[in-house]
Amino acid sequence: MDLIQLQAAFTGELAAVNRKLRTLVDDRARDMGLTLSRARLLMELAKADGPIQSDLAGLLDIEQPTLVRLLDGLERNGMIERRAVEGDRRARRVFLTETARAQAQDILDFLAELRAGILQGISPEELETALDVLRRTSRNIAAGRSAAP
Amino acid sequence: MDLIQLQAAFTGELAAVNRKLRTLVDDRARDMGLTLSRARLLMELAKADGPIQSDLAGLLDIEQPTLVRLLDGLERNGMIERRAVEGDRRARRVFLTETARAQAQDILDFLAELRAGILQGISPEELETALDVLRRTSRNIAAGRSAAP
DNA sequence: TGCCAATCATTAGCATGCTATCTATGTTGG
DNA sequence: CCAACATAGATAGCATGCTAATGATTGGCA
Repeated sequence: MDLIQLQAAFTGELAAVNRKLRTLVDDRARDMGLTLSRARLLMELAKADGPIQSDLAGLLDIEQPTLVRLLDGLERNGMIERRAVEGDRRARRVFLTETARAQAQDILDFLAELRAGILQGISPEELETALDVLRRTSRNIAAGRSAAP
Repeated sequence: MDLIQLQAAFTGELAAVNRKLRTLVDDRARDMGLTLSRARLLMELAKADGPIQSDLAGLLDIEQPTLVRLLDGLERNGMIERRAVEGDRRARRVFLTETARAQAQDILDFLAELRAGILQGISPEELETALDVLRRTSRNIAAGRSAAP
C-alpha cells in the first residue's frame, strides 16, 4: 500500500470508527437518557461545575449553537440547570442538578468500561502512537484552516 | 498517563479530529458543491459505476435512509442519476452523470491533496499503526454490538 | 457621556447520522 | 398457486454538527 492509499484508508477508517462509536454509545446509553455528546458534556461538568456557556462550548470544542441545543435537551431531562450570573446579565452558568450529580459517577464508570471494551487488545504503546497521530492531525487541520481563510 | 486516561484521551481526540475534518472539507469543497459525505459517495462511483442503492450503502457503510438523502441532494445538483434495473422493479442503479464524471478526477485529486496536507509530517509507520488501531477498534465495536443486542 | 464594537445566548436553516415504518415488489414453501 | 416472508427504496422523526443572523448587554474610547 503506498502512502496515498494509506492516507485514504486512514481518513476513511477514522470516519467509520466515529460513526460506529456514536451509534454504540447512543444505543447502550439510551436507558440512562444519554448520548455520546451529552455524556461528554456531563463529564465536563463533573470535572468543573458552573462554567458559563461560551466557556463550556470552548472546553467541548463545539460551537455555541450546538451547545445551546444540547443544554436544552439536558435541561428538559432535568440533568442540568442554567443559572444567572450576577454582574453580567448576558451570561448564564451551567450546573449539574442533584439528580445528575448522583448519577455522574455511574456514567463515568459506564463510559470507562465501554472504552476499555472497544479498545481491548490494543497495547498502551500502540494507543499512544495513534493518539499522537490524531493530535498532530488536529493541529495540521487547525493550521490549514487559519492559513487559508 | 495511565491506561484509563489514555483511552479517554484517544476516544476524545478521535471525535474531535472527525468534527474538524468534516468542517474543513465542507468549507474547502463548498465551491465544488461537495461535502465530505458526498465526496465519499462520488469516489465510490468513480471506482465502480452503477451499483444498486443498497449495495452502495453497504460500500459506504451507511444506512439506506442516509444514502437516499445523499442521493437526493446529488441528483438535484445533477451529479448522479438513478436508473431502473431491468428484471427488478424495486431496485435502481446509481450512475455518475457526464458532468460529474468529467469532474471526478479533479475531486479525487483535491481530496488526495487535502489528506496529504492534514497528514503531513506523519510517517508511514505511524500511520500504519494508527490505521491498525482504528481497524481493531472498529472490529471490537462490531463484536460488542452483536454480542449484547 | 454617549455611541459603537465586542460578547453571550439564542434562533433559523442546512447536512448527516440513526431507527422505525411504509410501499412496492420478489421469492419460496406448503 | 398463493400466502408469508424477504428485500429495495423512500419517508418521518430524532440528535448533532455547522454557519448566519438576532437580541440583549457590556465595555471602551472619542
